[in-house]
Amino acid sequence: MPGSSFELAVRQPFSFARCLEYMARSPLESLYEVRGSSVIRLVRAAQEPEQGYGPVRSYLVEITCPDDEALYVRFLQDEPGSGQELEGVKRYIREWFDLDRDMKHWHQLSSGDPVMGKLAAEFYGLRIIGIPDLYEALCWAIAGQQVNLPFAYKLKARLAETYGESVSWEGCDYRRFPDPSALAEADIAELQSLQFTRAKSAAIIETAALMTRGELSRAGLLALGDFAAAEKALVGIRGIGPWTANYVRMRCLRDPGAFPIGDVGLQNAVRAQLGMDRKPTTAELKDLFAPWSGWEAYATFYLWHSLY
DNA sequence: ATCCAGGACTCAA
DNA sequence: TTGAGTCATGGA
Repeated sequence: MPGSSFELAVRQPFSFARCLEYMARSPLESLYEVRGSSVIRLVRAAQEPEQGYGPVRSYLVEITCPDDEALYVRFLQDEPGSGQELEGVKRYIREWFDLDRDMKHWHQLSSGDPVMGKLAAEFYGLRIIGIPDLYEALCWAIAGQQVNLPFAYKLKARLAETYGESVSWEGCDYRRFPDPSALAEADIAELQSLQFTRAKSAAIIETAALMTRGELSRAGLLALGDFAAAEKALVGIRGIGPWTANYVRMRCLRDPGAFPIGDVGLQNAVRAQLGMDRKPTTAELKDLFAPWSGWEAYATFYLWHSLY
């Protein structure tokens, strides 16, 4: 029965408009659709399918937030048949928008800062838009290694179209990123034909196999105790380097101190913000970020957003 | 053709 | 641990 809905309270400050502004940055996004002041997405009713609780359904939801006080979530087609599934959807959306983050310290740090103050004010209420699904986060990061963003979006869309489930609603298709089980036994040539390099293809298949075997999971990484340990585990996988690992820490594991320092987008944003005639060096980035210790991920995200 | 893009790997010091 | 050189691919 479509039309059922629920609300999710948000911590202040929160700006849904700022979040949508970030999410709408590319017309090539394939996993959700921003329509004016709402977003529509096919959401899996549980994380970690590799943990072995059988097939889990997905539900098409529309999210609005008229007053920035709470997210208003409506099921557009089916609705969850159990409280457990409903909780899965809720958990996903809380992670997606980082709803449980206490932003107080960030705003204390950034408000009077010579570099970040301006961005923090301009993007007031923007949260790091997360990628709650570990496999999606890994594949998105791997796809984005050393290629321009539009091409990365195309690669992701090809994975979703080729291997992911989809539903149709009001003439539009909505896709969900494939589960690792869909790619665990794929052939490298198969992905190369989608224009992934050999190395990226191998990494995507290898991580899928690890996850399908239960040897890699979001819960497992978080259970390692600290994010450095999670990063070490990720970097141990061929094709995953420090940038990808920190990207996943930032957008999937929800570590506010993650710092993808080698990121060229970050470097270009810093260059523009500081009016430099070249990209900053690693040492310069470390110095610049020193005042934002513990919130490097948020500083990075706000700098990314400044590029658009 | 040449350079850039939200890097990773290898190998040397 | 850090730095240069190499690889890889599409787009401008």
